[in-house]
Amino acid sequence: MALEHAILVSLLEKPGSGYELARRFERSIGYFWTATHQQIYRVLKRMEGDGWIDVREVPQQGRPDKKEYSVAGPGRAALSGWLHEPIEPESVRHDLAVKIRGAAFDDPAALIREVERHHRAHSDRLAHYLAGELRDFTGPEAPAAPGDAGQELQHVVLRGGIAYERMTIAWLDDVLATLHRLRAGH
Amino acid sequence: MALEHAILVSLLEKPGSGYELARRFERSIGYFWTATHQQIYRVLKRMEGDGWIDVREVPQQGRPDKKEYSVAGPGRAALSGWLHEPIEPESVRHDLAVKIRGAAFDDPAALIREVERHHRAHSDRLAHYLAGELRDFTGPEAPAAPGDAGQELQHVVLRGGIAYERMTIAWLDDVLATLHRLRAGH
DNA sequence: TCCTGCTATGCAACTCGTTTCATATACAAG
DNA sequence: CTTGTATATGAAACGAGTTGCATAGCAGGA
Repeated sequence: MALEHAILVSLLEKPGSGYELARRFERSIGYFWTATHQQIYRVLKRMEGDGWIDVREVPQQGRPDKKEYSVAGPGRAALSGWLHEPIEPESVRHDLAVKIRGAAFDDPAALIREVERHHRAHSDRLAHYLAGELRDFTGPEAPAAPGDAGQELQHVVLRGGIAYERMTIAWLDDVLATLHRLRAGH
Repeated sequence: MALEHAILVSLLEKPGSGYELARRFERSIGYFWTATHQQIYRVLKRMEGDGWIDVREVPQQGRPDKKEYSVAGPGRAALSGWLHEPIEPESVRHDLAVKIRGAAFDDPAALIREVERHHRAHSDRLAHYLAGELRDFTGPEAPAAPGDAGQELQHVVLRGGIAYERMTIAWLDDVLATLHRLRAGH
């Protein structure tokens, strides 16, 4: 399980409540690791029980109070331990690839709309990444200190996301061309 | 759940036993959808109970007998139904990306070996894909009929795998350069 | 003969993750 | 003053996936 580690990283970058973490997992970190608020609250409970994180009740005005979590010593140690362990290169799950191979036994042309939908979704995500890169790293407002390890590492992860989306979009173009070719040659 | 659909596709491409499916999920299909033999046997049982697939006891010599499964009418209909349903663009889980961001709170240089390991794994997989492409699609032994939808679709999925590995390798080069730069600038 | 290894199938227990439902505060729009 | 939306937390049930264990046929080698 790496959700706890993803949460530790996020809390180290900035302490926050379960709710705030859930929002971060919809953006930023969430592009590389997904989680629902349910999972997050449950894991936060466990980590608190294990002494990995500290809680602080924060009264708020204009909205319900929250519990702000921050990483404690044992949590930092656990993260460090995990960082030094080797992990297996990820096992992928591409529904769409299964669908494409399955289309050989159905109507390939029926997939065109679906593939176009994915194409749009990935284009949107790419645009979102590029906007974030301009805002946080390469734009005029970006911090001018290039020596900050955290900045550099967040940027290289973001560049990975950008490369992934570009590759995927190019591949979906290839898929669409193939589907159209199959339809033309029926 | 798409495991049942991945199994249906694989059985349509070629009927086989649970054991054979498990092996296919270590190669071929497995590059786009992973599954252990446990899961496969369990799902096969359920699908058989639901009448999606037929079983045939196949006596073998020199090895234990096996049960060969093939897709039945209802299974084909279920697959077709799934193919026409829209699916959400996949949610990714990149342990390595989490590790890289986490390295900001530890020693970034300690990640170099890990990243190099992943680099090798992806290079191996790329070489494997390219060999498969040469064997099955672009080599002199490849079937000369380019009109076969199944062939075309398997090839475009494989091209996706190749593009993914190339992109990942290039990104890991970027990551390594970044880690070395951070170490140099201590 | 025993041990190793590959083929072949499966149960049981557990962990991880999703879905559904429930609760409460607060502000804004109608 | 009701409805909708955003913040904030959580229980309970279910489904998906992993890990460990068990069994058994058959082959080849020490």
